[in-house]
Amino acid sequence: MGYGDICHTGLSLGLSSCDTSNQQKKSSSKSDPFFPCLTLSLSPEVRYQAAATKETNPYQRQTTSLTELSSFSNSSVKRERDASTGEEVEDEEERVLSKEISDDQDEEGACARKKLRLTKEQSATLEDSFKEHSTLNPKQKQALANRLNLRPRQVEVWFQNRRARTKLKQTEVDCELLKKCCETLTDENRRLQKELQELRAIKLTAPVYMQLPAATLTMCPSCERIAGGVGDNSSKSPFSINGTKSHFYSPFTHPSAAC
DNA sequence: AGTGTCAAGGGGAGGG
DNA sequence: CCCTCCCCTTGACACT
Repeated sequence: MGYGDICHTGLSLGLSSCDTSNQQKKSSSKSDPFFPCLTLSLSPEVRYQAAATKETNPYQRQTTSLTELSSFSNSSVKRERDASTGEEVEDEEERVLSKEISDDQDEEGACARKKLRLTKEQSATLEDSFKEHSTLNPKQKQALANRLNLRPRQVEVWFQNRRARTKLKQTEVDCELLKKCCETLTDENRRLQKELQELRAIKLTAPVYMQLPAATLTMCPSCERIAGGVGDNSSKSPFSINGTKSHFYSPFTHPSAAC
């Protein structure tokens, strides 16, 4: 695998002035709005590919079965209660009850905020729906809410949170790719530094070559693009080191070390 | 007690 | 102006 293969991840890394609306509104007390910040994102085509190849997406792997699904959203609740009682039906009823209590409180404007846990079936249905489309139009939302005995607002919130989780996962994946790319570049840099040292050593131990005109140093044996002064045959180059690919050429005519 | 997860609150941005 | 989205945050709960 070549350097280009590893590093062609489609990631784009850039500087911005943190002028996005949300960053500005929320971070005004935390950071200077003019302070530059790094933005990390996939290029559009890579995002499309990621969407098209769902098997490679950690989120999608997470949602390939009901079992995995439950572990995604409310497995901890189920695990605990299954272990203690083994009564899943009771568990479901209890959770539905808690939902209804929550609904009642909402309607009455009660201030106590009870934790609502969606049932396994509700989560599964929502996940299925999310797989089909990550956003809902009002009709779909209402239908889903009716089907799951939830309020449309709850369905909406679930989708919002779900999108946020997906985005977080994607960011983690992007981060890993960037780390790998960075490691590759570091290795490449190390290799080139080593090669440079070797060439400098050769230069010192073979002073006769230093007498050659500078033009003789502009040939790149690996790509054989250019020949100057002495000859075009790279195999005869005095700078070839045991057949290794040396890039002994002017950086001004060949700025890229990888040719 | 500390931590992670998740439903929900709140507020700004943008589109119709 | 309303609706929806995104982002950040909060609070409840489960787990270690």
